[in-house]
Amino acid sequence: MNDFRSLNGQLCFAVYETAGEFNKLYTSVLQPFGLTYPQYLVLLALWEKDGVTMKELGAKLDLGTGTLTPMISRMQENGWVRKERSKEDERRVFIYLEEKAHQQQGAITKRVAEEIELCQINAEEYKELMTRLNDLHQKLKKRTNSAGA
Amino acid sequence: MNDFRSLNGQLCFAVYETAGEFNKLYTSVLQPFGLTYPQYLVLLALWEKDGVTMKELGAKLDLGTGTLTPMISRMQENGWVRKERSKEDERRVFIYLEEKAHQQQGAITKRVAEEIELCQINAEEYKELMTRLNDLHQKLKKRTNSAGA
DNA sequence: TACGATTAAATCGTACACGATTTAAATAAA
DNA sequence: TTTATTTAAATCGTGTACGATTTAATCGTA
Repeated sequence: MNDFRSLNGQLCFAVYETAGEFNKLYTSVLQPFGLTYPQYLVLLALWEKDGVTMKELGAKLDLGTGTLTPMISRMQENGWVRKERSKEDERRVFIYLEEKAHQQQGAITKRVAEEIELCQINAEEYKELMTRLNDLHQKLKKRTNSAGA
Repeated sequence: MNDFRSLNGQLCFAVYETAGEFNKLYTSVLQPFGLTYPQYLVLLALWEKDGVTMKELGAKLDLGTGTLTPMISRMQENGWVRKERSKEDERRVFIYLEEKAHQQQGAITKRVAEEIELCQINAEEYKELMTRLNDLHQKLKKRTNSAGA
């Protein structure tokens, strides 16, 4: 029991620190492109599916408008994306990638991959960790949702 | 190779999201105590070893003074900790737990444990995930350090 | 048609988080 | 001893992140 409580502290700390470490690593790689880590995650999402609403994007990244709205505005100012209010439903705003985002996709992806490869994580390790992370993520999310109801 | 790059995106995303999920879960539990998640991590560190300098605390939590100074100030205002400038070396500031932090340790720890137990994570899963997270954390950190030199 | 409820974004206030700079104290060197 | 260097915190500017509120548009129903 006490053992279990001690583990709690260690796990939340491990996740917290690893997230911070990822943040620093990606920040150093992305800085030359004039991108932050969360902004890069937005690009990842849009490269996969372009032209989505704020709501969809927020759902994908698990971010509210309080975070997303100012972030997308900055990305628009920097020429990465474009906002377009829907004609059919003027409440909705679609986000589209700008040319710059398409042109630099290769270079950005390449630099990130190079940097990650320096860490010498093999694919097996990768997949195993991700499976367990997603598993934990699901359990945490399920609890959060049912508690909020 | 492309497989590998795709994994990169997925892993950094999984870590990002899991950290966010932890944040939300802990926030909901800690709110009634008037604590934030990072503030709780500070208490965890101080419950383990009280009376440390800002520098030591920053090293333990991997946080700079730009984050720590205002955070500790808030915790002082809320009666969790006390700052004391060292007599021997006036550059250093020691942080001590206040009575409130000692008194509420049990209640806080109990509530957190209760909430985590709802997630139904067994001890094996826990340890396995943590081992892998720490492993990744080390690799990321090593790279960051050597690159910074 | 009108009007209350719902929905999508934007806005606001608070709290991290980081790198860069500044301030002040201690230490080392000249 | 005076000065240069180093060190510990604090401060500053920018950018997330979140919950709560606000604004504006759409929808449902009488």
